Amino acid sequence: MEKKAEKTMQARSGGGQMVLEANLCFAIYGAAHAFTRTYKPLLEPLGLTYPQYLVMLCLWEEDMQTVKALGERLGLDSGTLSPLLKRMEQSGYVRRERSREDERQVKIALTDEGACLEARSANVRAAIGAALGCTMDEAAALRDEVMALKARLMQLEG
Amino acid sequence: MEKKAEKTMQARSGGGQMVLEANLCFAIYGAAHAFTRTYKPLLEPLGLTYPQYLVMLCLWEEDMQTVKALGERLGLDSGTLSPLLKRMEQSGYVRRERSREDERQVKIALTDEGACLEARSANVRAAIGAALGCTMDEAAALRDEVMALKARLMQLEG
DNA sequence: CGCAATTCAATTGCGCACAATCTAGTTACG
DNA sequence: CGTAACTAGATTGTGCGCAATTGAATTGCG
Repeated sequence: MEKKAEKTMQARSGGGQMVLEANLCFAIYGAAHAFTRTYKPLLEPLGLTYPQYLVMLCLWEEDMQTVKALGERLGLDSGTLSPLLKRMEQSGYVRRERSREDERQVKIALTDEGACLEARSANVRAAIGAALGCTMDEAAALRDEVMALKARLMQLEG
Repeated sequence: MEKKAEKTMQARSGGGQMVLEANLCFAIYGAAHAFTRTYKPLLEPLGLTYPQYLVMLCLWEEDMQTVKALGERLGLDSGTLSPLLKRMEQSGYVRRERSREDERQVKIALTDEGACLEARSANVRAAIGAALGCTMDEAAALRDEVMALKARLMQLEG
């Protein structure tokens, strides 16, 4: 039952635990949470959560998208988006209207208030840029590496 | 009302949308989800979710840790860990026993079944290693970059 | 045309993640 | 000693994230 005396010593050599921190996944998992914690106080005055802000970025870029289009862009399914969009409708930032050509799809449209929010969100991008603590080129390089990793992971799913 | 004709064209130049994909945060957010989706089918036969697997990694490295110690290591608070550990107790992988020296703390201990799981999880690490699609050195380098980014983000929180 | 297969969105159920609050136990200070 | 400050963990409430199911609309095929 004294199975871990030497194992723990080895694991801790170098000033910290190894097993967990050795994992790239744990690093990304932690960085993702750190990002949302950084965004939270910036988005709170706008009445948005981070996933809701992602939806707004999509809509500011191109208004009137279907739920499916948003889901494909963001990597989210209707189980996530339906209630999220309903909350955004409650907040008054989007409208949800069933498409005339195809009654199955629901188009998400910005309200005037939602469109105005784009200007008010300028400081968010600035603050995040500053929080990154690196140049835009460095951030872009890291982003490309992470995106390539994600592509490799998704390649062997469905 | 035709406010986005040229904007959309510009945004799409280069073969894809820009606003969203330009963000490092969105890349990490997506990669984190891709990781958990990769882990899911590997951990399902073991009866673990990814956060539960992280707890097991902690405990395999050092048994009998307090909830607080696990939380600091994993970056999770008691609001997340309490119900998670209760589910792991239901699964039969850990026991929760109040400390004798300090009745406030609860020590989490592996059951025999939980300890045995370590051997059965060998294929998980192998499969993830293969799914990464890069060498261990490359993965370690990316991990260090992501950890450094996380450290910079956390630096200007509390 | 008529029925099966497909597609889109919504719903249900479960498991994180976290803020806020609560309880119990411990420590510190007068 | 006794009370105030602090700490550990649990609980409550909100919001994702996703699998599975449902229901309505559309498409495709005989």
